Amino acid sequence: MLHEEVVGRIRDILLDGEIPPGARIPERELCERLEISRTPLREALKVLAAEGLVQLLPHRGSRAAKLTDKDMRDLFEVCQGLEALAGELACERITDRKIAEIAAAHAAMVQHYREGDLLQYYRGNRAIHEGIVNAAGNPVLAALYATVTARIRRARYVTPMTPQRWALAVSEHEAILNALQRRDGAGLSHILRAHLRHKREEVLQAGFAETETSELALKIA
Amino acid sequence: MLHEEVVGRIRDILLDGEIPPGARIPERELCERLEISRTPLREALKVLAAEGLVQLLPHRGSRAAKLTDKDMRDLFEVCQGLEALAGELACERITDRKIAEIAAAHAAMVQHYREGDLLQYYRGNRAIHEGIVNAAGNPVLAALYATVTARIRRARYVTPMTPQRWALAVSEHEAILNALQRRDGAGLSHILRAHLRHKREEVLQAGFAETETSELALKIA
DNA sequence: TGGATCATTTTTGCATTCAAAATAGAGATG
DNA sequence: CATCTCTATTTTGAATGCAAAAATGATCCA
Repeated sequence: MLHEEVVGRIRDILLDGEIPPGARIPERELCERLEISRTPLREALKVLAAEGLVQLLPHRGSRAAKLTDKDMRDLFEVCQGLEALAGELACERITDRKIAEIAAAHAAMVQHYREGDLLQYYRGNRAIHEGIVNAAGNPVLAALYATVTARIRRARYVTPMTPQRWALAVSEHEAILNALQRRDGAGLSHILRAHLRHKREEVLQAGFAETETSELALKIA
Repeated sequence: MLHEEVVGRIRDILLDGEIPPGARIPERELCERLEISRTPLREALKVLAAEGLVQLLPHRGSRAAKLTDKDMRDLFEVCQGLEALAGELACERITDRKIAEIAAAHAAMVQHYREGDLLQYYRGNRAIHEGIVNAAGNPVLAALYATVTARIRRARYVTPMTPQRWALAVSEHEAILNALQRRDGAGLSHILRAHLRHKREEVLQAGFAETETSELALKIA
C-alpha cells in the first residue's frame, strides 16, 4: 500500500467519524487493520496532523482533532474566501462543456431535493461546489479547498436541515448556477459567500461544537 | 529534537535554497547534520511533501519541489485571495494598537526604501503583510497563508527590483496603510490584490521559472 | 476510607535492520 | 565504438527492536 493511500484511508476513517473527535487513535489496532507496521502509520499521522485532522501530543500519542466553535467559524471563513475566489476565476475560465456538466449536476441535485433524499442531495451539492473550484483551473486552490472542506465536512453534512433552510439553499444554488452561466464572476462570488455564511450559521446554531457537550452526548449515546 | 523542529529546520534549508529546487534530498547527509536517524527525517519529508515543498518519487526518494511558471501563477492567485480576505477581516477586527504597530513597521520599511536597503525593505514588507494577516484573527487563514507564502518566498525576495517598480510598491503600501487606518475593508482588499498582481508580474517577467532554464543556469554557474 | 508513593506494564519515539527496488558498472555483442 | 545485458552496489521503504516516558495499579499509611 502506497503512502498516499495510507493517508487517505486514515483520513476517511476520521471523516466517517469512526474515530470520534477527541478520541485517542489506537496505533496498534490501525496497524493490524491496514496491515502495515507502525512506521508508515506514524508517517501518515504526522501528515494528517499537518492538515489539522489529527492532534499530536508529545509522548502521549495522537488524537482525532476536536474542533471548537471558533475553529469551525475560522474554517468556514476561509472556505468562503476560497470559494469566492474560485467562483471568480471559474467564470473567467470555465468551458461551456463544464458549465453544462455543472448544470446537469444541479438538476440532479434539485431532483434529490424534491425526493427529500438528503444524503444524495449533499452528494450532489458537494459535486457542484467541487466542480466550480476545479473549473478555476488552479490546483493549489483546489488542494487547499480540499483540506479545508475535509475538516468541516462532518459538521456540514450532519447538521439537521429544516425545510425552510433547505429551500433557501436550493434557491441559492439556482442563483449560483445562473451566475455561472452568465459568467458573472462578481455575482457568483457574492452568492457563494452568502450561501456559505448561511451554512455556517446553520452548523453553529445546531450547537455543533465538537466540545465537551457533544463528547457528553457521545458518551450518553 | 521535536518533530516540528525537524520539519522547521528542513523547511528553512529548502527555503534558503541550500538544496536547490529539483535537487535530490540527501537523506543520509541530512540525518548526520541534524543528528537524527532516517525515521524522523522521513516523517518530516512526508509532511513537507504535503505542504508542497518536497516532491516524493516512489522508490526514487525525494526532491526539493521545482515550481513551474504555472505553479507560481497559481500560488500568487491563491495568495491574493488569502490576503484580500485577510484585509477585509482585519479591518473589522484590528485594534488601534495593532494599527499603530503596522504603521510603525510601515515607517521603518519606507526608511529602508529611502536608504536603498532591499533586504531590510523585504523584511519589513513581509512583517506588514503578516501583520495584516494576523490581525484577521483567523489562525486557519494564517496557517494557509504561511504555507503558500513559504512556497513563493524564494522567488518573491530574489527578483531584481527596478527603481520604478520599487517606487510603485512603496506607494501601494502607503495606500494599504491608509485603507487599514480608515478600516476600509473593501478598499484594502482591492489594493492588496493589485499589489500582489504587480508583484506576480515582476516575478514572472523576471523569467523566474524554476525550470530547465534555471536548472541550466545553475549547472553553468 | 482516602490518598500518596512506588513498582509494573504499556505506549511512545527513534535507531537499527532487512527485503525489495532502482542505479551503476563491467563485460559481451553487434 | 556504441549499445545491450546481467550482476554488484546503493538506496529506498517498512518491520523490528530498544530505551525512555507515561499510564496503571498495588501497597502502605494516616
